[in-house]
Amino acid sequence: MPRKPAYDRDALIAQARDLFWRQGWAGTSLKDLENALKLKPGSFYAAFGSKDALYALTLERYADEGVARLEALAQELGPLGALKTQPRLVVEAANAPAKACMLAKTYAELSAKDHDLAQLAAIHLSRMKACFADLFRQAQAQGQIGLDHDPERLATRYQSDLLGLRLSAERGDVDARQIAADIAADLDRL
Amino acid sequence: MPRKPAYDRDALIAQARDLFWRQGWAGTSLKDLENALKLKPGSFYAAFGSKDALYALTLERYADEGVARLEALAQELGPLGALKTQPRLVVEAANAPAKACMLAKTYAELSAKDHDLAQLAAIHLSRMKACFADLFRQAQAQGQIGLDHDPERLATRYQSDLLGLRLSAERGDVDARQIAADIAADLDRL
DNA sequence: GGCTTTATTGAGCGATCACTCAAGTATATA
DNA sequence: TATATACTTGAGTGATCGCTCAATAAAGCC
Repeated sequence: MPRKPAYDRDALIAQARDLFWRQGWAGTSLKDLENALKLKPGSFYAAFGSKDALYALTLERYADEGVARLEALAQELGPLGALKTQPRLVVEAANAPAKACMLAKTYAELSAKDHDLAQLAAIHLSRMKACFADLFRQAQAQGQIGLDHDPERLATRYQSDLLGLRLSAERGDVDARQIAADIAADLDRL
Repeated sequence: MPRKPAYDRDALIAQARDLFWRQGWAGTSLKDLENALKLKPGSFYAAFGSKDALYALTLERYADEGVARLEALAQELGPLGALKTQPRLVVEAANAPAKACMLAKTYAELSAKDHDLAQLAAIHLSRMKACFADLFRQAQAQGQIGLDHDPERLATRYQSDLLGLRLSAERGDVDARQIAADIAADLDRL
């Protein structure tokens, strides 16, 4: 009896993610979303409930894809290889909406007001950090990294470096590829 | 003949900087500013012209004080000592409105829309980077760092590390002091 | 085709945004 | 004390914010 929606929900979430990623939470109005997603207000709210609910979906999508990409990279290059390659890939990603990490941008924008979305971003950041720690642990188990290092600490530092790199990569007067190379080189000295 | 303002302009700029620093540009409304600065709209606009004009003043103030603090630290501890101490000081600053760098937050929030304030923040970030490069050059001249390093590249990486550190320091589940110690330790290996 | 169910539409809601301005008040000079 | 010159006040501006909802259109099942 029912009628199917005319839109591809997954594609809309991806489009919304790109908008939010580039422009931030406050910087993206419903008018922006309606124009980009080609949805009138009524359809928008029927589909997603609210701006914040859609934003949460895009955060989820962003984090999931990030983890999946890193794990695929580790399958191909091994744990240390993935960690060493990731910084360069992030900087060279040409068709990404932005260089900076969407989770970090969200947290930076909204944490001061204790917004729910800031907490959600923090959760996903922790997930990513745990993912890094796993890779460092695997690298240790495979003898690629000395056992005298704490994987959690390495992961914390690595994530911090990556956040700085990705923020720097947004700037025009910074050679982010140099930074990426230096971060990768640091991993060789472990 | 005239009448003196009842407020201390410098103090108001510092208060506004703290608000903007914590809450960001879009996150700080004029009502917020009026409440914090105890100024009615009329007085506010007579004093500062616009929200953006005041924001620009606070960026200037933030950057100037940052440079001054670092140069004072270099006087006391020497160039390399200042660079090694700065990360710890930033993390331990207890009464700062936020850990993250105000320039970086501003740039991240507003660069996607080509806002004038994003460009201004970028200019000040470059000033800071040049300041770091100077200190690395001095450290080289004093023999504290090998001559085989490019001071500009060291400064770029150092600033990136610092931005990542300061962003990470906002999070509850990250031990930023560990990161700060690791960054300082890296400088010893140059 | 008739009926039910859902999607789409877009005018418009109250709230808040940055900001203005005319009226009132206080102060330094004459 | 009188006057000129600011500063202070706060109601109110149009624009935009996220969002609602009644009306209309379209699709699946009988």
